[in-house]
Amino acid sequence: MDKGWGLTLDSDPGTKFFPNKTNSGGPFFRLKQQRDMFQFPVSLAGFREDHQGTSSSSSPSGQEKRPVAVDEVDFFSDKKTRVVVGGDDKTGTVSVKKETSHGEAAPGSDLDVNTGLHLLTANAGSDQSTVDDGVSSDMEDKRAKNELAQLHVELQRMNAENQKLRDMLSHVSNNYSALQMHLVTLMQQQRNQGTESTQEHEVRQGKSEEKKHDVIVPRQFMDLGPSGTAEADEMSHSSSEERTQSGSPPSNAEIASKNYVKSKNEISQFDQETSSFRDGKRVGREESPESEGWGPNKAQKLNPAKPVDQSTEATMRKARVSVRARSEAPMITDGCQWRKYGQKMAKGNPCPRAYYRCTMAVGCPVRKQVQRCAEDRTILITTYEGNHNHPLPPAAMAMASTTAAAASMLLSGSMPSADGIMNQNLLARAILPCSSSVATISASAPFPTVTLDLTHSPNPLQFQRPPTQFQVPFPGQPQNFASVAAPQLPQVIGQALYNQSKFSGLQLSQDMGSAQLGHQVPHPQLQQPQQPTLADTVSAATAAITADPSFTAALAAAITSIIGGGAHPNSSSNTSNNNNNNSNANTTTTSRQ
DNA sequence: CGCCTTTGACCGGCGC
DNA sequence: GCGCCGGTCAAAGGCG
Repeated sequence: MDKGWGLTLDSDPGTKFFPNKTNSGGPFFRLKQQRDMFQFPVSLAGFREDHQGTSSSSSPSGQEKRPVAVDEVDFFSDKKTRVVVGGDDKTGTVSVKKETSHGEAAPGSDLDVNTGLHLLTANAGSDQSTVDDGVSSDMEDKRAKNELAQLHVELQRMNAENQKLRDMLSHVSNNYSALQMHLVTLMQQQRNQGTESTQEHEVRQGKSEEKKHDVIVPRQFMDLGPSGTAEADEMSHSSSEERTQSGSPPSNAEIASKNYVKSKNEISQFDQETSSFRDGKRVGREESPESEGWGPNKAQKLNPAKPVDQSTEATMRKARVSVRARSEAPMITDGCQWRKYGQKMAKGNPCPRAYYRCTMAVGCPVRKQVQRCAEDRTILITTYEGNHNHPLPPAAMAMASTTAAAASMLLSGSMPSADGIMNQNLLARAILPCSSSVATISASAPFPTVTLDLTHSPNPLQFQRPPTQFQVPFPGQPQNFASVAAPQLPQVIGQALYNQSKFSGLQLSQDMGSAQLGHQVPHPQLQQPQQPTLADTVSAATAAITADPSFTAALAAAITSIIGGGAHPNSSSNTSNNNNNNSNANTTTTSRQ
């Protein structure tokens, strides 16, 4: 489909994808944005149905034709113009028309986008042939050819229009980035005003130190934790590397993004300096990774110098991100190297639970549990815990950033302040009213857990968990943590889910529109760094998918990457503070801390 | 030989 | 205090 986002879905389950190689034989998700494009193969185990409306009929998976879901996609944050996408199952044509904010069709804005499925000819021909029954096959052929020619013309016109939309989107995204940067500056100023003078001094000190770190420490992966700064920074770095290969020049958005990342770093450093919290997250800046994390747990307990860090680290460690994905493989490949260190029979599940730890670096605290769902054993539940303390390959970046972001989101609500409660509420409020039951925040488990459910379509009626578990703020989290991270992560997830919705060609909740119109606020601290450029998106998503034959897991990774791809259709006005609810996932929140 | 998986033992938290 | 349970450790064995 070539909506404004230029997302083309082809499917061919089981196709392998290798980086820097062209796999012409395999089906890819083809994401076109502006002038960039990346593609990756997927297996449509859990999403097949979702893509039917927009994916190619040439899919070998034998998808049945069905009416294309009519989506309403708000591409533009200013709400003055929106693009309504409709579908025709027979023609394979997606009609796109721009509307004004009053719902009136913009003059001369109607257009049709040919999906390239060329379904019209076959279907119409067959239908008519059954009716006419050999009256004039030549006539039918001519008619079909004429229609085909017309479709080609339409296709060209639509491509041109699509390009225009992309350009507009690019422009809007750039403006959005600039606004985000401005907002960050304002927020930082506001925050500085609210802190004590000593803290301000520390802030300045931290800024200079941060700059030093930027020079001294070249890589810091997975420090998304409360800030996501380092990751963004890293993504920026990696994107540069990728770009070097691709040879594409940095876009304006990318430059803005980098600038933003810089300011983001400053804010992050602010947090670090205003409290000693998060040392556990700054592993990349520590000389000895072994002193951090889990294995290092014991060593950490023996370290009396970081009482706050211990509790924080413990909390961080307990935060979990669970990914539910359909996969026949015993374990989804997420780009990291894992070593199995245990297996237990968990209560209530006949399937054993396997315990893995990351072996990409000595002392890496990241662990994951893999277990099949008791109800549906085709569903693989992978629960991640902890943050990597080492550089990650591109293949692992996406998934790692996903889990880190989700974990941070969880922890962002882990403080007793009013902000924390508000953030929890906002988080849930942002997600619950939306349609896709993809993300669940639950602490009914021993640890607060974010569940990314990639096993079913975002059906508005589907709720993974009853809302009765909703909302209990987690205690014991530093204020500044939430003040920065809390606004970010819900949006990250929300963005991810929102993009996933587009990704799957699924309907978008109308609540999204309301969120865009009023409640949603950009949270540049995280979002901005995550929109490094499309090249970054491409590299991360491609890498993740490269390493992940399971589509669902790859999708999760890609979603995260796409979040920052500079395309924020629902990123809109900077009208308020700390109201971040542009998510479209179902969220329930409980706590047992 | 190194790395990995397997698997029983062990530990700590929690509820009764 | 005891048992249950989740999680981890570490010895043993397998594999390349």
